[in-house]
This record gives sequence, C-alpha cells and structure tokens, in this order.
Amino acid sequence: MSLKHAILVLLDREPGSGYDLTQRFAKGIGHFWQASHQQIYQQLKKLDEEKLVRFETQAQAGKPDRKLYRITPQGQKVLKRWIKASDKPPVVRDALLIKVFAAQPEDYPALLAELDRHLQIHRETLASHLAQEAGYFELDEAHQRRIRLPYLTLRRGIRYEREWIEWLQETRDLIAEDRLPEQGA
Amino acid sequence: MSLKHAILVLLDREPGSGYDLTQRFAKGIGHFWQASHQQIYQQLKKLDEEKLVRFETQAQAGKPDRKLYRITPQGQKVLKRWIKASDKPPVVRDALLIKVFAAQPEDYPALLAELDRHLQIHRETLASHLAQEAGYFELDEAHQRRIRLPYLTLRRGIRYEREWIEWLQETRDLIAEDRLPEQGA
DNA sequence: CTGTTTTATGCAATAAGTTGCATATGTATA
DNA sequence: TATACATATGCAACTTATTGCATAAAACAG
Repeated sequence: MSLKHAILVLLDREPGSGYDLTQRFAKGIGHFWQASHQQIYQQLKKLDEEKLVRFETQAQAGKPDRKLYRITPQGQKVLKRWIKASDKPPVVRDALLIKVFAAQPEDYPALLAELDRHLQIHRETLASHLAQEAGYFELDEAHQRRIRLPYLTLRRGIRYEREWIEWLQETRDLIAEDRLPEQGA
Repeated sequence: MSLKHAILVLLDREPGSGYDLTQRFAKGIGHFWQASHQQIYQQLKKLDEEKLVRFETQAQAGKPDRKLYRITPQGQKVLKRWIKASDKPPVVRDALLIKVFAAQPEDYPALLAELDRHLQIHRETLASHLAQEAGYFELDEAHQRRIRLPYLTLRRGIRYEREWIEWLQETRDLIAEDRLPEQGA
C-alpha cells in the first residue's frame, strides 16, 4: 500500500514526529492523501520494524516524549524504487452517487439538501486550495520552479474540487426542476 | 459502509445472483462504485444474516446452484432511510500524485511513462462511458426521463475522466519540458 | 478436439482503515 | 478559575477490502 510511501516521502523531505506528520498530511498533502493520526502511528511502528525509518526519543519537560523519525538509507532505496513502479488508478467508491442513482421523487428534498451540503464542503475545500495556490504565486520564480511538481498536485486538487462543484450545481438544479412540475400539477 | 447499500439498490431494481451483481457492478455502476465478486459474496452473506435480503436456490443442470437474491421489506426500509441520511465525501488517496509530488529529475522518464499509462487507462474508461451515454441518447424522451438520475451519475463519471485526462496531459507536457533543457545543456 | 472464456460460488489469510478510548500537560480563552 | 484547545502518543476492537486459491461445467474459438 501507499500510506507507507507517503510517509517516507514526507520524512525524506524533513524528519518529524508522528504528530508532525499528521499536521503535514492535513495541511500539506491532504489534497491527494488523507490519513488519521492512528494510521500514521501504526505505520511508523511498522516502518521502524522494517528498518525503513528510525527514531530518536526527545524527552520534553512535562510533555510526553517526542519520537523524531528519520528515513533510513534502505527507506530511501525502497522509496526510489516505488516511485518508478506503476500502480492502478484508485478505485472510485462514492456513496453520494449511489443515492443520486437510486433516488425516487419522494427522496428529492433530502437529496437536494445532501447535494447542497456537499456543495458547501467542496466550496470550502476549494477555497483552502486556492489560498494555498495564492501562497505559491507569491514566491519568486526560482522557488516556484523548485516546488513545481508539488504545485501540479495542488492544481489537480483544485480541478477536482471545481469539477465536483460544477457537477453538483448542475445536478442540483436539474433535480430541483424535476420536482417542481409535480408540485404544481 | 455503503457496499451493502449499493447491493440493496441493485437488488431493489431487480433480483439477481452474486454473479449477476458482479456484472452489474462492472457494467452498470462501475463509474461510481467498484466491487469484486469476493466482496459481493461476502456482503450478500451478511445481508442475508441481517434479513435485509433473502435467496432462493435454483438448481441448474450440471452447473453449481444459483442463489437468486431479493431485497426484503426490511431491506427496503433500511435502504430508504440510508438514502435520506448524509455521508462525508469520499477520502482521496492517490498514489500517482504522491509520485508526482516526490519525483526528482532522475525519476522523470519513469514518471512520464506512468503518466502516459494512466492517460491511456482514463481514455479507455472515458470511451466506454461515452459509448454508454450514446446508448442513453438513443432512447425516446420518456425513457430518458425515467433514468435521468442514473444518467446524471454517468455524466459525473464522464466529467471525472475528462478532468483526469486534461490534468495528465498538462502535467505530462510540463514535466517533459522541464527535462529537455537539462538534456540539451 | 483442445484450450480459453464464461458461468457460478466460495474459503482463508492478510492488509488497510475506522472508531472509540486512554493518558498527560501546557497554553490560550472566556 | 474553569474550559477548551493544542501538543504528543498509543492500544484494542472492529470493519472493510484485497489477494490467492479452489471447484466445476458449459460454450465457444481455433
């Protein structure tokens, strides 16, 4: 699986604790990979057993010990190999679309509410991605060039959200129209 | 989870065997939900235990017995309730984007090959969706209206694939450009 | 007439992800 | 001063999905 590799990628850029990584997943690469702290801690444990990462315990006054993880040379080797390998596109499994597929006129009010809720979520996510993009545009050209590939993944996130929003609006409106004539009849 | 509900939706439209459902997942709703036959058989077993479906065994000459599943009234009730409930948007986890994010110039040739491979897969999926859409357009207006919501989910699949193709082409070209000046220098 | 695909169902083991809980303290907010 | 939030890590139980295997016969292609 790839959560392991996502962690290796982040640790290859900069060592960090499980907590750090949780933040980096949420803020940095959440547009293409989401992971909870439980998953991250579990995987760090396994990666350590496989010697792909190692850690130093940093005692902190009062707070619990912080484990600072680093990628090992083996880890880097495994990562390099994985980047050059090939994967299948991710499977699509979308509960909302099951509902749209199966909805009958009596379900339309609830469905419209649900579509609106998703619309709102996707608008918020898009706004957050666009804010991140604005930060990228403020960088000088040399720095932009250095993080061009990460930026391209953000572009993908932006496009993905825009796509959702367009479809949701279109679908929402079509379903709303469908319902009205029946109310008027 | 929602595989159960996807199965209930299909059985609510028409009874069928595990094998039937596997086909219907692949051909009918594969654009928003994918499931292997193992998963389907496992879930049918559980759905039967929960009394949300029941089955009749049809002995067939030579072939193994076919189990014809039907949704029960309880199943329909559970399904109705679920359709009106709300879910979170699916989590995004895309291995290809990890690779784009992490790739260094020495990885570009392999990455370009991988992007091309995905491009091909998405083009094939799009072609298959468009063929399905063409079938929809051939129907008379009354029939089109009756399956309008399922069609809207297909539209989403089409848009999704188009989105991927556009991003892959754009990204592919940008990475290819990036690499060339270094070869020429 | 031989080999591949389609029809038809399933078990077992493993991997991956989710949910709920537990602990402990510093720091900011009301 | 009480409450909530951020820091920091983790276990246990459960659900969900994947991988690999097994069986068995008809139907079709070469």
